[in-house]
Amino acid sequence: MARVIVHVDLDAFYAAVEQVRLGLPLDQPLAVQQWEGLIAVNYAARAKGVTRFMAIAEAKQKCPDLRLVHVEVIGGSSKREEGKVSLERYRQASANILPIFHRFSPLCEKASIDEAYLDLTAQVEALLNQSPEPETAPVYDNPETASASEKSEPISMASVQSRSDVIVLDGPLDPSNEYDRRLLAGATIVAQMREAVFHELGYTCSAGIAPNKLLAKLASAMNKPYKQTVVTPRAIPGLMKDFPMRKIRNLGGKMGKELCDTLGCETAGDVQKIPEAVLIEKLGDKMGPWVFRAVRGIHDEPVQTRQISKSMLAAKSYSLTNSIEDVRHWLRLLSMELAARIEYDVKLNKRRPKTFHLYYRGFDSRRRIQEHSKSCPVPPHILQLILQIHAGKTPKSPAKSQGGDLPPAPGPPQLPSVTSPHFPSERAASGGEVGASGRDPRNGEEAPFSRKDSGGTVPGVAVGGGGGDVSAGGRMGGPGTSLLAERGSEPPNGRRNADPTAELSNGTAAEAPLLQSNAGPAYQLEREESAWRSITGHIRRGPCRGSDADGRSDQDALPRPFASGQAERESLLRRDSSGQLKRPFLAHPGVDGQLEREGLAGPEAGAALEYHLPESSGQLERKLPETEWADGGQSIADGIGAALASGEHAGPLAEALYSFGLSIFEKAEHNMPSTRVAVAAGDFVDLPVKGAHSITSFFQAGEVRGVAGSGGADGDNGKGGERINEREKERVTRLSGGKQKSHGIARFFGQKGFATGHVAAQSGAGRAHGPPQGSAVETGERARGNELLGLEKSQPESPDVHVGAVRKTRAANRIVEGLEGNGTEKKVRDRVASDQVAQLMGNRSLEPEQEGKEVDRNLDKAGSDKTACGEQAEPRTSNSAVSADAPEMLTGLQSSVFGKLSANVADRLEHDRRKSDAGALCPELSAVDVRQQQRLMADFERQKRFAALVKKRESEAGGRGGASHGKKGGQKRKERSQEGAEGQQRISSFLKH
DNA sequence: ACCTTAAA
DNA sequence: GTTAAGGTC
Ligand SMILES: Nc1ncnc2c1ncn2[C@H]1C[C@H](O)[C@@H](COP(=O)(O)OP(=O)(O)OP(=O)(O)O)O1
Ligand SMILES: [Mn+2]
Repeated sequence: MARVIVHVDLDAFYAAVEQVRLGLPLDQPLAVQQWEGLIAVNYAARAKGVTRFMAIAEAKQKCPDLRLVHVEVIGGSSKREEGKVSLERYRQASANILPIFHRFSPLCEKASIDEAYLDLTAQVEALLNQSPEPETAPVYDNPETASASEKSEPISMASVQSRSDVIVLDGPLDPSNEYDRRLLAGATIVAQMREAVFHELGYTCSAGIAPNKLLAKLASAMNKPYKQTVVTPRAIPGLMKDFPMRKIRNLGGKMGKELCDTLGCETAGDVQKIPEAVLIEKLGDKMGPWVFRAVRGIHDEPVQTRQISKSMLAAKSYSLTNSIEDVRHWLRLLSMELAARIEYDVKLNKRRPKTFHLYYRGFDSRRRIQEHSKSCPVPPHILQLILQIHAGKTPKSPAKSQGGDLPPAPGPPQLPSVTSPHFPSERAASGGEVGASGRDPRNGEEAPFSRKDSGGTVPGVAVGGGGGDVSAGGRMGGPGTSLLAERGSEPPNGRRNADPTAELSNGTAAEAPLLQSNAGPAYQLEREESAWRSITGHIRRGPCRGSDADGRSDQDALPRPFASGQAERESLLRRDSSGQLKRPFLAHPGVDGQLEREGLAGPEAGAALEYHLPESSGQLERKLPETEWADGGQSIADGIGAALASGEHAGPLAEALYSFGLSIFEKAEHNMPSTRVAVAAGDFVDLPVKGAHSITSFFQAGEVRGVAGSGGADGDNGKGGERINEREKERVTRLSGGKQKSHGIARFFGQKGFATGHVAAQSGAGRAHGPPQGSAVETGERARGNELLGLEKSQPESPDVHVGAVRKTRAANRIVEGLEGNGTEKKVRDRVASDQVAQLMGNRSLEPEQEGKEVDRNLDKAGSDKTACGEQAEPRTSNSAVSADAPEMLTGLQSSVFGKLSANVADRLEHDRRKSDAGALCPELSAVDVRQQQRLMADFERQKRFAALVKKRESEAGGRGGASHGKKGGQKRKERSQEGAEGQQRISSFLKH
């Protein structure tokens, strides 16, 4: 059954958000600025020639009345050196749009901050099956909010085609044709939906309506702004023929370049001329078939149901520094932001992250840019904080809600002191100076997260010696928030500030029994604990008191979060009288284990908790506060100052995050120069809610597998279920803004079999659809290449070695990557950095990397501009043993020809194709003619020979720079001109087949 | 757990 | 500045 798929993309999204927020007319040229660059330009400004990434000056010159709006900056200053950008405003705006889409189809996948895919197949079907066939599509007004001005008039199916904002490729649609009728119905629904978005929120959007995601996406970009484009099956061949291959999703990067370079294809039509067998041979048995089909407009990827993100990250890049104070400053700000976002998410989505990540960009021992990430399970003391927040024990933000009995709505994250450089008034409103209260002065007279009046130390957080360790216990405080103190049954905390080393040994000793325990309700929990201990154990290794190896004394010691984490662990490991392990941080040992088991985060779990869990009923039955905000009533900037003023939102969560990040960074990097840090949270799982089931399974991840007729109870992975559960209803209620009777989703949920399928497991599962990515094959082959060439074997980095010491293969990769980057700007920057870094790193001369033959390749190669791009095929080793013949096993995507055959994948792709049965209604999408393939193959052979001849001539004529290198030249590859050589290499190896 | 690619 | 997802060890 051919589907009706829609891709919706907001027009000039950030610009539109600002336009609405500031109440500016649509014809006012406006651009959104992030530091020195423009990241969104509205259509009025585009008409004047202003483009994204254009320099401010140039934009102003082209369009003098251009209104520039800078994105929010948090951190108490609008200066780049002190503040960081926050995209929260656009996240919130995006979150306001999704519910509208959702009204039109619950099969709604958020694809980016301003894009979504919808599967309208079922809606269309339902519409067309009514008798008599209705003349209009459902309006799906928001039943609660739709005021007269917001109400949309029903659009009749008969009239859509004549609208100026509806474009039908190879139209008009023919109502006597089955699939055309579907498209017509789909187009009508979409027209209605776009109007709803505009009426309710003031944003315009464009859409593509097509049989699959690939084509829908392609179509949505064809006519903008505020237009929609319908792809009829008959238009597909013509559409793809001249369509730039690299604009197909997933082919915009290295893969596409490789395809382009290797096979000389510019358009999808070019690629169509290549037989599938050749594509498979060249690209592997995953990518080959995928590309083969994609260039024909064939694409089976299902629309997923994800509407909320699966991870959150806060990042800051800054100019080179090796001052730990600088890093602390950023880490602190980032932690505050992330904590605020997590807290918001806990309240709104009732889920929690299981993993924290720290990212940073530094340099390796050879001064090459080097990015690192470290992650760890969310530590128990943070889990505890989250559970407390979830249980409503943390004081809420200043109560604005007059909602009577209802608890206050979760507001958007209160970020640390927001300013907007271009709107001083806002800045004042945000209470910029308040930001200073929590500010980490670089001169160190005040510790991060500290307060002068801080009376005590929050157990479990930031304990250490000396001046840097004053933690924010007092200020976290607010009545009832001192987490552990609040719990009367809490073990005595006499040991909490004990000597870290002693704790370490204690902890280690006590660990053994726990590690031996096995299955049981608490098994998962123990695994988490155990993982956490191993992390902290490793963190704790090394100097931590007195004067350490770096000569740092206790005086300037940084907070030692993990030391206190150790204290926590110590208490965790206590046993009760019966010798059972005691876990004070969870009321019920089984609860968390149940949470972890998919689908079981239900009533049982909730009931088992000793603290009061939020009831699911009615909790969220209210409009999102952001809707007001979008009306201009409440902006994130308003009320921001409260965060730092009250200390509330810089709270324990932020502090714990900060401590985590800092300690890892510190341990890993000492005073290594860096240019970027980021903190992130991921692996979200449900928090227990009475009477509710998983939210993550429905809205965070996964495709809905059994869309039609899957009413059966095939809960093989335990997620979701065959019935809509309480949490789901709640979510739907919230998304739809309150009542939802016969409208929208509720109606379809009422239909048997629809949208009730279970959700596929995501974690650890292979990518079920879409193309594989090249990296792994590449990496694997490189490893193999190393082995074959007798190079040093790749070693996993031991966790606490200096992170600069990386595996040779990785390090070698970076060389190329650093140069490939985003273009010349980055290259130059790298090179500059390299000089400065040399200074910061002591200016010692570089050790020869291997056999004394290396030079600093950042410098070495920066000159050879163009060649740097697409350097995938260049072997990443300086080892002279690498001959010109060997490299295939080291060469990027091309190396995937060595990849193992995977019958599995082939089978699955075939299965998908059959299952989709696209040909039934769209012959254009049916399987490919075998005869034609044979003809193509023959043609291709001829072309190959011809191309070989041409190339031979060319190389004999002397390709520039590479003239002397023959295939067996035995020359050192790194010394050749890559461009000429690369081309040769690729083509010749290609032609061998 | 860490690294890579791709996208808006 | 973010997010998703794949792969290897
Ligand atoms: N490279 C980038 N850096 C930072 N933000 C970006 C970047 N690309 C896009 N964005 C943000 C700003 C955009 O408003 C938003 C949506 O992107 P996108 O849909 O590509 O453009 P757009 O919505 O501004 O215009 P269009 O009307 O062409 O869709 O994402
Ligand atoms: Mn857009």
